[in-house]
Order: sequence, then C-alpha cells, then structure tokens
Amino acid sequence: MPRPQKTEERRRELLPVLAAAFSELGYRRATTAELAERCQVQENILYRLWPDKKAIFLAALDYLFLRRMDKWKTEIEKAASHESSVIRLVELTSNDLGEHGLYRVIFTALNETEDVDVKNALQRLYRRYHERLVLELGKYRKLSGMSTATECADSAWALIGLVSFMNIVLDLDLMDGKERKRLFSAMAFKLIDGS
Amino acid sequence: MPRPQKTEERRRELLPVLAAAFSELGYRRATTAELAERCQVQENILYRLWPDKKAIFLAALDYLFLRRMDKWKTEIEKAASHESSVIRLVELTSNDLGEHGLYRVIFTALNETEDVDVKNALQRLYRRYHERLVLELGKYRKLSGMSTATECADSAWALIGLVSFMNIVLDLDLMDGKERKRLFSAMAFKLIDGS
DNA sequence: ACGTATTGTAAGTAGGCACTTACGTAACGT
DNA sequence: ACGTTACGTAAGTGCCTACTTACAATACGT
Repeated sequence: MPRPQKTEERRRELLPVLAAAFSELGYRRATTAELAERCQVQENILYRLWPDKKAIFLAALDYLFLRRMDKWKTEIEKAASHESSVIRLVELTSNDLGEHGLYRVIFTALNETEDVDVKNALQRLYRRYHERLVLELGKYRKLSGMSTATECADSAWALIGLVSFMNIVLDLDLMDGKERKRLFSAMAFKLIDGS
Repeated sequence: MPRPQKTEERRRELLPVLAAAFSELGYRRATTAELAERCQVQENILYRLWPDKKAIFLAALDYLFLRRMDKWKTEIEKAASHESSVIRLVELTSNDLGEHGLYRVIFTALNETEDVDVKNALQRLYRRYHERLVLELGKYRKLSGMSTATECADSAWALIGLVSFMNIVLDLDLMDGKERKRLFSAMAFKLIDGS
C-alpha cells in the first residue's frame, strides 16, 4: 500500500487559516476560492478534506470554540487560589473582546440558521458555553452563600448575552475601546454578583 | 404633462411587504426575484423605485424601526399615569419578542457591516434606540432619586443587549416561550432598577 | 524498480444572482 | 383626440460561486 494518507493532519494544519478567514469575512464572503488561496492550495483539495463548504465552516466553528475553552482553562489555572475563576474570566473577556474570531463566526452562522446542521451546532455551542459558565458562577456564589440554581443559570445567560452584544458594539464602533471595556466590566460584575 | 408620478406612494405600499420578506429571509436569501414576486410585480419596477437592492434593504430597515418606535409611543400613551413607561416597555417587549421582524433584519444587516452605508444605518439606529430608552429610563429613575447619567446609559445599553440576545435565543430555540419570557422579565427588571 | 494510491495543478460547469433592455400599454394634460 | 410620459411584461446578460473533472507528479510498500 503506497502513501499513507495524512488527511487528518492536513485538516488540523489548515483549520486555523480557515477559521481566521471565516471570522474576518463571514460565511458568504469567505468564498471557496478565497479559502483556497489563503491555504495556498487549490479549491480542489479542500473538497478532498471536507465534503462541502458548510462542513469546513462547522469545523472552523468547532475549532474556535475549543480554542476558546482551552484559553478559559489555562486562565483559570493561572488564577491564584484565593481569587475566583469567574472574576478571572470576566477580566480575560474584557481584555480581548473581539480579538478572538469566535463571535464573528457565531454571528455569521446566525444568518444560516435555516440550515438544520448549522442551527444544531450553534445550539450545542451555546449550551456548552452556558453549562461551563454556570459551573464557575456556581462555585463563586456558593462562597457568598445565597443564590438558587435558577438565578445562577439566568445570570450566566445574561453574561453570554452581554458578551454577544459587546461584539455588536465593537462591529458598529458604537463606543471606543475604553468606554466599551468600562461598560462591559461594570455590567459583568453586577451580573456575577447577582442583583 | 401626462400621468403624474406616484412613486413615493408606491414605495410606501410595497415597504411592508419588502420588510416582511427581509425579516423572514435575511438579506441574501431575499433575492430580488423573491422580493418582486411577493410584491406581485416584476423585478424591474423595484429598480424604478429604488436604485439597488441595498437601498431597498435600508428603506425596509428604517421602516421597521419607525414602526417599532411608533408602537412604543402608543404603548406609553396607553399607560396609566401612575405607572412608569419603562415598565410598560419591558412588558411590551417581553410579549412580542421576535414577533416584529426588526431584530431579524438587524442581525442580517450585521453581516453586511463591511458596507459603509449599512454600518452607518445600524449605528444611527442603535444610537437612536439607546437615546430613546435612556430618556424613559431617566424619568423612571428620577422618581427613585439616585442614579447618575452614566449608570442610566449603561443600563440602557445592557437592556438593548438583553433584547438582542433574547432574539438569538429565539432563533436557536434555546428555551421555550415561557422560560424565555421569564428570563427576560427577570433580567430586564433587575436592569431597570439598577444593581 | 514498479505499480498503486495519494497529492497537486488547472481548467471547466452549471446554477443563481443583481441588475438591464426592449417594447407594449395605459393614463393624464392640453 | 393626441402626444407624452409613466407603468407593466418578459426576456436576457454577465458575473460570481460552489463544486467537478481530467490529468500530471510524487511517495510509499513490496
């Protein structure tokens, strides 16, 4: 048997480039020609690695989400034992609002929700995101004693909403960086402290 | 001079249909062919009323926003003098989350922000939205005495963010109607009461 | 070394899209 | 009544884009 296939390896190589393209350009403007050019390959070989453009997009979405969760993890580990991980996450998020391309891709995906696969992928993503946040928030609130599970879940959703919106603010240049960061921090801390 | 042109009148006639199409389908899927069919005219005549598709879209966006602000106005007027208009607005919003097509169109527009005209239109829309909300929120908080202008502005932005996010929740079926309404009300009231 | 299967190159295809053109028809002022 | 202008119909045009096909080059196991 000649030439062992290393497609999986190739996919991993190209994914960061593809993800960057999607987060810069969105789904539609990231044409297959553009994607291929950025990967410095022919369109053809993208289609040997994935069945279609949608599959490439979903792979990129997944990649960005996992990358983000990894960053959360290392950030939490870096935290001093006495400080809460939620606070650490809020600070992390306020510092790189929009730098990671995840939200851009999510917003672009939201316009493709008539596609069942895209919709399901987004659903799973948001649910996992929420689950993870509830976990950290729960730990934090347990320290201060009061707060029901529902209140925790609500606050986590509101936090996710806040981050989503801050990315709209960023896209539309509704505020400058300083103001944006101030608003986000103020609101985020209100939300994690609950009422 | 023969046949007085009534283009403006025709535009007003078609706008509701066009706006409905854009909020159902988004910008891309609302093809000019589809738009024409829904209006029961040929594509051709749309291009006699507007220079291009983008102009139609922006007109629809404006139409939906003005419609929404009108609804706010009548809702506030309907309010009994003793109850606050902000509370009235929150209740209104929680009742018809997603029914009006405004947010769908806004989200679709957010994927076209590389276009300067679209970006400016959205910027103006959000700023006017915010301004209006700050006004009502200010009146409400003046009653309870404390709250700086910045706090008011912050809360107004957070409210807008919450509504934006609830529309994502709706699109992705992340919660059923009851749960969605509960979450929105709970968070909205926290936000208008400030911390 | 050689055959086989993968990787790379380049051109092409079919469909969808925004936008036009050409022309027939109807209404208004005089 | 008639000429002018707006309105309506229908077909088309050229471009873009996701996806293919045909074929050459290369690397591995035997």
